[in-house]
This record gives sequence, structure tokens and C-alpha cells, in this order.
Amino acid sequence: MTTSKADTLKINRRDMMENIRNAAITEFSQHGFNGTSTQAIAQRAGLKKSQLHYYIVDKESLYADVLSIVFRYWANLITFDTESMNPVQVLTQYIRQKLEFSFTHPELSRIFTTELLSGAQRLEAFWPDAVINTRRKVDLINSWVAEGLLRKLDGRLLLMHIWAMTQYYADYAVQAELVLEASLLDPQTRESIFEELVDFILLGCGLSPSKE
Amino acid sequence: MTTSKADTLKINRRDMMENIRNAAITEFSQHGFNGTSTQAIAQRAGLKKSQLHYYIVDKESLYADVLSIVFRYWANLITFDTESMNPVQVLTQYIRQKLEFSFTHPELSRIFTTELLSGAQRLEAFWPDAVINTRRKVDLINSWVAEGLLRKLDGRLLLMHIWAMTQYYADYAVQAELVLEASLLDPQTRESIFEELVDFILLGCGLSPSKE
DNA sequence: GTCTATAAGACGATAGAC
DNA sequence: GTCTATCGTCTTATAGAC
Repeated sequence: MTTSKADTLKINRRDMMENIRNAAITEFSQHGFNGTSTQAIAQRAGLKKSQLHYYIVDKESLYADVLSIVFRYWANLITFDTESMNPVQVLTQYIRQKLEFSFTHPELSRIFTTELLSGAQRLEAFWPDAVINTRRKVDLINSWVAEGLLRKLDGRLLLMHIWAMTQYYADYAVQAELVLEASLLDPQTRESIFEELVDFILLGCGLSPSKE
Repeated sequence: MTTSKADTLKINRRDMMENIRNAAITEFSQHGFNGTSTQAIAQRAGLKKSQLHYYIVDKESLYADVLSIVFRYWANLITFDTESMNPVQVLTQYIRQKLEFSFTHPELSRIFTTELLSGAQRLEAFWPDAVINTRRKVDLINSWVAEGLLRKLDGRLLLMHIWAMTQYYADYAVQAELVLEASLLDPQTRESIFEELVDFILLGCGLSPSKE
């Protein structure tokens, strides 16, 4: 056992930081930046407010941390599969990734939404990359249209409508569960939403969903 | 001129209340209930915080006022046209109403979203009516499916996906304008979104959009 | 009827004790 | 390195002046 006291503390501190970040994600996703108190974050993390302020620089930088986590997930998990040049496969896979993210990380999705609702000022640093990634996807969709693989449509609108419907299951989870009288945690519910979403979108693009 | 002093004051007060409500709508829609200070509302209404508290009972009831406005609009403006039994006409008209509301009252749309994001506790009073209205629409859609007018789909999912895409243009207006490089105030932009949305949804339902 | 002065407490943040 | 005591500000709300 050569674990020094410093090492132990370091590990504990890292766990504590993750603990705090998770508490922050929950609070910020519900109440936004303005609406969240460091008090509430501290309480959720099992700390006193004054203790919390030892671990974080300030509320603003904790929020920036959390925002960057959202975008890191987004960039790593949700991409167009460029291997496949088949619109049906690319779109189906993209819809699954986006929807799965809403199901498994609804709080991260909601942080993006609260930030956008409150003016998106703290999001400006992330826009340039997002714009590039978006343009790449839009160009691919539009090239499909040019090749006649999709009906004549605006790739930007298609992409936004996919975002809208997948994001819905995070932001409006309360409403969805009320309407469906089912939990979004239930794998069967998730699967039937996914299947309907794929059919709906592919048909809307003038594609025929493959039935295997 | 028989206008008494009392009448004049009454009129002014009503104007002031509307002024305050509008300021409240703007602030609440951006920052939610927790995130909005009466200070910010007062300032936007051109009052001092202490003046504002003369006109309102408290923050909570001002918020309740604003929420009820949202639902009054919703109930009056956004309905299924039961006169027409034609799915294409009913859906097209519904999409136009919903989308138009997002364009012309984005702040009211956003208040609903912030409230849902923060747990929707203050919305509970409005759910029963909303559930009834929703069920009626779902039943109609499902009857179309039973008659073979629409492809086999779950009416609840279709309705939610229409909500998601139309609501998007209020909640995510910042993102939409960035992606489209256009203003959502522009009638041409609005019209092209509407047309694409109708084509997309009708095709997704297995209907063929009429082209006149 | 309208507005000011001010209370009572929550807010984010820090200096300094341990 | 960790936590407590505390500061100054901002919060909602009201009592009382005009």
C-alpha cells in the first residue's frame, strides 16, 4: 500500500468534483443559470453552500464546465456515419443516436434548451464548431436531393425537424409520458418511438423505410 | 366630458397591468420562474421594484396570470377544424395555426417550455383540460388510421411530433435563424418553413400533399 | 390611489480559522 | 487541504408616507 495521503485526497477530490458537476447538471437543467442557486447545487451534492465554494471557482465557471460537457457529448456521440453513403442508413443511425441521447441524458439536452431560451449568450463560444458540423450534414443531405435520392427539400429544414422531434423526448419528457401513459425509461416505449420516428422521417423525405 | 377621475385611473391601471404582464412574459419566458426577479420585470415595465409590488399581489400570482394567458391562447387559437373531415385539410390547418403561434407569440410558447423544464408543477391545474383536448385529437387521427386514410401509425406520436416541430420555431428560434441565415420575422422564410413542414408531415403520414 | 423607505432573508463569494 | 463564519449585495415583500 503505497497510496500517499495526497493521492487519496486527489481521488476524493475528483469524485467530489464529479459529484458537484452532476448536482449542477440537474439544477441548471431545471432552472437555467439565473434560476439556479449555488445553495441548491450544494444541497444536492450533500454540501453546505460555503463548502461548495471551496471546490468551485464560481457559479459562472461551473456552468461553463457543464456546457462544455454537453458539447463534448454532442460532438462525440452524435455524428453522421460517413462510411455509409446510403441515406436510409445514415438518417436511421443519426435518429437513433439523437433519440438515445435524449433518453439517456435528458438533463444534458435540457441544459442546452434552457441556455437557448435565455438568449444563448453563453453558447456563443460553441457556435463556430456547431455551424461547421451542421453545414457538413446539410451539404450531404442536399447532395442526396441533387442526386434524386430524396424528394426536393431544404436540408437545413430536414435537419432542424429531426433535432426538434428527437430533442422533444428530453425537453418535453413530462408531457410525452403524460400523453403516452408510459415511462420513457421503458425500453419498449423507447423502441416504438424510435421505429415510428424513422418511418415518419424517411417517408417524409420520400424514402421507403426498409422493413427488416 | 363626463370622465371622472376614478374612470381615468381605472383605465390607466388596466394599461399598467397589461404593461406589467407583457414585461413579465418576456422575463419569465427567458429565465423561468426561479430565474426571473421582480426587479427585472419592474425595470422592463418602467417601474421601480417597489412600485411594481403595489400593482401585483406577489411574484407567484403574476406568474399564474401569465400561465393562464398561454393556455387561453392555446385553447382558443389552436384547434382541430372539426367542420372538415378531410385529414389533409385538418392537419394542414392545424400545422399552420401551431406554427403561426410560434412565430407571432414565441415568448408565450417559451413560457410553457421553461415551466415544463423546471418540472411543470405549476402546470398541474391545466393538465386535465389539456388531456381531454389531446385525447379528442388523438381519437380523430386514430379513426383516420382505422379507415385507412393514413398509414398505420400511433396518433399520439404523430400529434407530439407536430408539436415538437412547430414549437421548435419558438423555443429554438435563435438556432433556426443561425442555421437558416434568415430572420423568422420574414414572411417568405415563414412561408417556406410552413410549406416544407406540411409536405414533410403529410408524406410522413402516407398522405400526398395537394399542390394547389 | 400611488409610491417611498425599509424590513427580513437569500444570494454569491471570501477571509481566515483549523 | 478543508471548512466555518461572515461580508456586501440582491431578493421578495410590506408598512406607512404622501
